[in-house]
Order: sequence, then structure tokens, then C-alpha cells
Amino acid sequence: MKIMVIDGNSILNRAFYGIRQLTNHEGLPTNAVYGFLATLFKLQDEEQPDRTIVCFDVKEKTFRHLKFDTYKATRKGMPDELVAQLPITKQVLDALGVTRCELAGYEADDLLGTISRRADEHGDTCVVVTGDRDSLQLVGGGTTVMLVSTRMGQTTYQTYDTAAFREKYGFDPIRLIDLKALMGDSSDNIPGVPGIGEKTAMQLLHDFGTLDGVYANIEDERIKKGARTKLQNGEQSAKDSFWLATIDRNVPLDLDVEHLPAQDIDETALYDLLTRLEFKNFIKRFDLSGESVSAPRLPELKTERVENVLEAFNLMDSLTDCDRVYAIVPETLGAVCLLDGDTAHILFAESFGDAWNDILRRLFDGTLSLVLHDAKAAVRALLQRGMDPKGIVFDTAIAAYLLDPTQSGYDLPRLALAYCNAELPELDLDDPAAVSLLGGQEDTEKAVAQHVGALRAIYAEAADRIEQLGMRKLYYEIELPLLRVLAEMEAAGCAVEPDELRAFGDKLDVRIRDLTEQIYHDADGEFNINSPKQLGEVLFEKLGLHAPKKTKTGYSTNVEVLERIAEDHPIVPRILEYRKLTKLKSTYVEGLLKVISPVDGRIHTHFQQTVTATGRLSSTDPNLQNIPVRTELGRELRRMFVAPDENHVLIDADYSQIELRVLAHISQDEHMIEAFRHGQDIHAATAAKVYHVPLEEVTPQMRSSCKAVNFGIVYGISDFSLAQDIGVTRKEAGEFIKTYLDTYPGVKKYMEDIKQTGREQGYVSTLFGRRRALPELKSKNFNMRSFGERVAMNTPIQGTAADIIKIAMVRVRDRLLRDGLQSRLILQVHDELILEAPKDEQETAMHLLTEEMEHAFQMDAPLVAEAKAGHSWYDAK
DNA sequence: CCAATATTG
DNA sequence: GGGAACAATATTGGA
Repeated sequence: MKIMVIDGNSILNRAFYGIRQLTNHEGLPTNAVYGFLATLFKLQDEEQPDRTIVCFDVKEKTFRHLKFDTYKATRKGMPDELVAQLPITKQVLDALGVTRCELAGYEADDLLGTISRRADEHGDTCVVVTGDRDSLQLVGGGTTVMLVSTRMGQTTYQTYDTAAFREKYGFDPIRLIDLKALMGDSSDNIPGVPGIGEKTAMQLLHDFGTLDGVYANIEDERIKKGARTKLQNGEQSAKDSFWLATIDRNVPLDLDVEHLPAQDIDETALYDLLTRLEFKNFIKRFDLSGESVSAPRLPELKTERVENVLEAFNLMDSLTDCDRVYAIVPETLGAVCLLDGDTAHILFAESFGDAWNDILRRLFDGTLSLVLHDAKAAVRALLQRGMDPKGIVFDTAIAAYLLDPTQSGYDLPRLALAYCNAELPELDLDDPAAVSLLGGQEDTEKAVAQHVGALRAIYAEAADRIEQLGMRKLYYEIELPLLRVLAEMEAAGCAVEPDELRAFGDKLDVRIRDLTEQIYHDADGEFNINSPKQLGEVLFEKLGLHAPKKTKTGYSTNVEVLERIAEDHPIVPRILEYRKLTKLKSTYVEGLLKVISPVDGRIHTHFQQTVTATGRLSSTDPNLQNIPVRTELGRELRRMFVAPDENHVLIDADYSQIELRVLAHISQDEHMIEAFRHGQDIHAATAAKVYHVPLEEVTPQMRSSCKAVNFGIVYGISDFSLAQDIGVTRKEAGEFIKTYLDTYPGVKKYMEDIKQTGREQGYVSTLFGRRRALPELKSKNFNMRSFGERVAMNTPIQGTAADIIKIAMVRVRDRLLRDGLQSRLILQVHDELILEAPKDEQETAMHLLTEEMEHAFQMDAPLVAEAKAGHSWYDAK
């Protein structure tokens, strides 16, 4: 029999330091568990042991150190993050059916020694796996030691038997003990003989074989005089060290090595644990379906190709009476899959030629109740074909997002795994090759059938949970209608001035080239200015400037740092300007030019509806929510976003202080509400209260500090960051916050309450019932918990504001339609909506826009929106 | 693929 | 005793 014995502590440690930051949704660090399991599985695969045993230290003083109190170990404690992973590692091992072994007062290596000795006595072979070189003394007989070492992220495994050890070290493994007794080991707190180092120790062993041999021949001429004195003085220390270095191979361990139970996996427990740890690839490895835990696997579906038009229409007619019609509709609209009972009907565009548009039109004519996944892309495509898609009653991606907005993605295979424990194949119906008649269509058909089957199962579960969590209105009255609005906005796009954009870019280029040259001159040599690493070296080494801050990897060279040292050398302001200009050039000028549609010359962003944890939208390809505005030069870019012609204008309306108004409303703070009701400048009003002066006597500095606190409050303030922000001491900032909270006691109470309810419920929610789970609030880790608390304070505010503008968007769009106006929404930037309007509708549209925004929700601190019109975004703001 | 840096609300 | 502001996306350089 072959037994593998693993030093659990040593391997966990290695894994912990080898893999960076890995946490699951509970906020539990998982890097060590992960690395440990990866190592375990790899070794089991390669070594194929009959039995596996994992040994752990039981912390505190170990047996040997107790005996030698003077040499008490000052072992470095494990970091909290690693300790936190110990229990779950043991649980996983238990679930795996791996024998686990620990004994109070003994280190893992004593257990390894004992088990390997017993195995050896029974004639079994034993592989000891550890990262600790000391354990090499165990090599011999049937015992080999596999040394695991990690260098530069590369893990290597080296197996030693007696021969391999001799070859490398030139003596027998057991003599490692003698060696240590002589030379000591500082990392293990073994003193050895003071003054004897590795060289002398090796020579002594070479000459006399053992420690005892050395002392028996202490007068031998081969021992130099100095060494002899040291050895004589250190004799007791050497003997103690010998004892300390000896792994105890006779531990009173209650483990029958001959009758170890076979490894018996508890699939249910293992599945649950691995799910909790989010180790999906390990779940896969064991082919754990989770069947026994929850839902059954998805049923097999028949697939049927639909190839003639009549058949297609008949199918859709027959589906008209269905309660729900599950459909896979890819963005390219190159194929469609419809589920009817246990049959997945698949239609490929190329089978229908010109009739395909008629089929799509019929499908989306509003007579079928369609359940789709990620419908926005398809809706946008349909709109761009001049259709008016109707009948979408559910989108599983959006539903899953509402149920947990913090997931990293919501593609169908992922949801299928989460909701049905089903593995879905990759499917890319948007890839023309995949839908081509020529190749691989069998597989495509099967895959799409599985997808549509999963869609049905996910729908059933998700729709139910939306109800249970009280998100019906949020889902059906805000998010689902918004899907259509966003698709329309994306399809509409925004007109731009490519020539002016290029001209702007050329202007930047001239200046960038100029700066580059000067910077090279200042630095007395060329380097890559864009590389923070190289820049840091130039500034802080070559030029010897004082480095005020560091990052994990080196010098920090960000704006704050550079501004602080701007006076010290003329290169610094040039770098600051260089940074600003290259940012504008690469991200905005080049980035935007790249995404101008060749079809209509406009820019069509993609609004992501299932990304942010708070409920906000985001914008990608390109991101039109971070077009510069704060600096004059950057703001110039907004002149490039324009109304398409002289007969149109852009109308830009933004909410005034929406987040603070939401805070006032949610917290029901009388004073803050009053300030807003009176239409006061909230930062000035806050200053008047905090400083106890009349409103007229508030200085700009006072207002500015209070503005910073108002912002800070929304983010979950700390005295440290506020101090940094407004440039006072941490103590002053702390007192300032206190005064602020006394001024707005309702706010203070809200901040306290939300943390508590968040902790009790496990989540926080917006006024419209949008949720965000916050397991961090229960974390024992201060940083983690503090983050949870700030998020608990911020999410209801940011999220409610997001809900409100979403409502406004749906209403604005519906109202424009209802009133028969040509104006259309084209952009949203969190608290700002932008319309493209015919000039003759300008006044009407501006009025409509502000009205719908302000009336989107009745708050105690009333919503205020202000609109402005102009030819470009620059002019409209 | 991540870290650093920049841009926005 | 330290830690240390909320939410995003794009570009660049470098392991």
C-alpha cells in the first residue's frame, strides 16, 4: 500500500503566500484553501496513493519546546487571513474523505514522522509531502520525502529517497539532525553550537560521522583549536539542539495506519463547501451536480429545425396561446430558438432569405409573451432594422441582477449553474461561423436547445424570487421598461464632429511632442513617460526628488504626489501636463474616433443594465459617462458631441444634489429637509448651521469644508480621509464630523441604524426595494467590516438616486411618445439626461424633461432638475 | 491578466 | 495601533 502523508500547515502556508487575494462572496479569504486543494489534487493524480493523510499542528507551544523551556519557540504567528481558512480547509478534507490527523502538543512533522515510521514497519511505502526541509531526516526505508517549494509563483516538487539525498548532500538523511545540532537553525530557534556555522559543521560530520562521533574525538587533530573550544563550551547546547532537531517518530497517535479507511467522498457536503468557496473548477473536477442538494438536472429536449416560412408562422401561431414563450435571440439576429414543450425549434436566418424579417416581425408583434435572456442587444438590433419589438415580458439577466447585483456576470451558462446546477456548453450564435450551414451545426443545435431549456428553468426560479423579495414593481415597472428605453438610446446614438475631434487631437499632439522633448531634456535621457515604473526611477532616483508616497510595487507617481513635488523640479509640471494631454488624446480623441459608426457617423454607446452593485447604469464602448468636464481643456471635448444639424439642439437636464436630497428624505432629518424645501444652497446652509453663523456670513472656505463633509457623509466618512480632503488634522476632521452629525441628528441616526439593520438582515435596500447583500458587515476583519459599513450607508442613497432617474427615463420616453414629439433621449450620466430635440420642440421638450425628472418621485426634500439647451454638449451644460 | 493612472457622477 | 471615502471604464506598461 502507498500512503501519502501531507504536512497541512506547511502546504497551506505555501499556498497562502503563493496566491494573492482570493475571497468568496462571504468575504472569506480562500487563497490558501484553493492552493492547498490544487496541490492535493495534483499530487493525488500523479502519485496515485492508496490512502492520503493530512497532518496539522495544534498551535501553542509544542511538545519539544515545552521540554526545553529555554528554547521556547518564537514561531511567527499565522496571519489572521490564514487562520480564518483553517477550519474550512479541514471541513473540505473531511468531505473528501481524506484522513485528518492532529494531536495537541505535537507539530505536524512529528505526526509525519510517526506515521511514516509505522507505515514503514508494516512494509508500506510512504510519501511525505511538505515544504519543510527538516523533514528530509525522515527519508529512508519505504519513506520518501517530496519537498514542495514555490519560487516566483512556480511550484516545484522534488522527491528524495536515500540515494537522491546522498547525492545532493553527501551524507545520510538521518545526519541532518547532527548537522542542525552543530550549526543550529535560527528560523526554528535551534541554537546549535555558538560559533559553528554550516561549513565547519559539514566538515565535522564528514570527518566523524555523527555528533557523538565529534565529541568522542574532540581531541582529534582534525578539529582546529578555535572550533574545539567552541564545541567544548557549547556541548550542552549541542545536545539540546540535537533533541530539538529530532522529529519525534513515536508520538502516541491513535491512528491505525494498517487499516486506514478508503477515501469516501461525501458529495453533498463537498458540493456545498466548494460552492461556498466558489471553486467552480473543483466542482467540475468531481462532477458534482448538486443533484442531491437541490433542483434536478435539466430535461433533455428534442431539437427541430424549422426551414420553411409556413412552418415558422404555424409554430409562432401555436405559441400565441402559451403563457410564456422562451426564446434565444442573439444580437446578430442570425438565428432564433423557440421552446415549445419539450422541443426546441431552431430557425436559421439563412434558411429564410428575405422572409426572415417577416418572421422576426411576427415574433415580436406583441402577441407572444416572450422570455429572453439579455434582450437589450436583440431589441437594439431589431430597432435598427426599423422594427418595433413588443411582447418581452421577462429578461432573466436583469432578474438575476436584481436578485444579486454583485455577481461578476450574468451570462446564461453562469445562471444555469447557479440556478439549476446545470452545465451549459458555450454558445455563440452571434458568430456567423457557428450558424453557418456548412459546419458544426449539429452541436450548435444541441447547445441552443440546452440554453433555451435553461432559460425556462431560470425564469421559473427567478420570477418567483423577484416576487418573494418584493421586487415586482422594481422589476416590471422600472427595469424591464428601461430595457427598451436603453435600447432606443443606444440605437439612436449621439452625433459627433469627427473633423473637429481630429483637429483637437492634432493640437494636443503638437503640445505632447513639445513636452516629450522637454521632459527628455530635463531627465537627461529618453524613457517611457507612460511607465510609472520608469518615471518613478527618473524622478526619485536619477533626479533625486523626494518620494512622498509608495505603492505596493514601487514609487507612486499619481497626481497628488506630483503636485506636492511640482515646485521641486521643472520636469514635474511638464509631466503633469503630459499626463493630462495624453489622457485626452488616447482615451478620448483616439478612443472616440475609433467607435464612430461607419453607418450613420454617430457614436452608439452600450448602456450596461446589469453591472453596478448599486443599481446605476454604466456605459461602455465607449464610456460616455466620463467625458471630461472639470478642466477647461478637457471640457472642450464636449463641443464634439452635437445636435445633428441646425434644426436640432441638445437638451441637458441634471438633478440638483439628488443624493443629498435622497439622504434627507431617507434619514428624515428635519433640518436637512427644511434646507432643501427653502431652496437653499445646501453646502452653505450646512456651513451656517455647523459654524453657527447667519447664511450671509458663510465664507467660501466654510462652504467648501461643508461641501466635502456632505460628500463624505454620503460615502461613509472617516476622519482620516476627510482630513486629507480638506487639509486639516485628523482630530479636527473628527470633531468637524461630530459637529456635523449634531447639526443633522436624523442623518446620524440613519447612519447608525442602517449599519445595524444591514447586519441583521444581511442586506440593505433602496426606497424601491433594490437590494445589495452585505456579508461584510459580519466580518471579523476590521477593513472588511468597515468597508461593509460604508457600503451600507452609501448604497441606499446612490441606489435610490439610480432608481429615481431610471423612473424618470421611462417616463420621459413614454411621454415623448405619447405627446407625439420627435425629441429622443440619447444619454444618461447618473444624474443627468440628454435629449436630442428638433428646435421647434425645444421649449416643450425642456419643460417635459424637467417636469418628468422632478415628478419621478415625491420626496420630502423635493427633486429639482435644471435644463439647458445648446448646439453641443458643451453649450447645453 | 493585473497594477497604476486617469476620467466621470 | 493602524487601517481609511461610494460607484464606474479605458489606456498603458509589464510580469
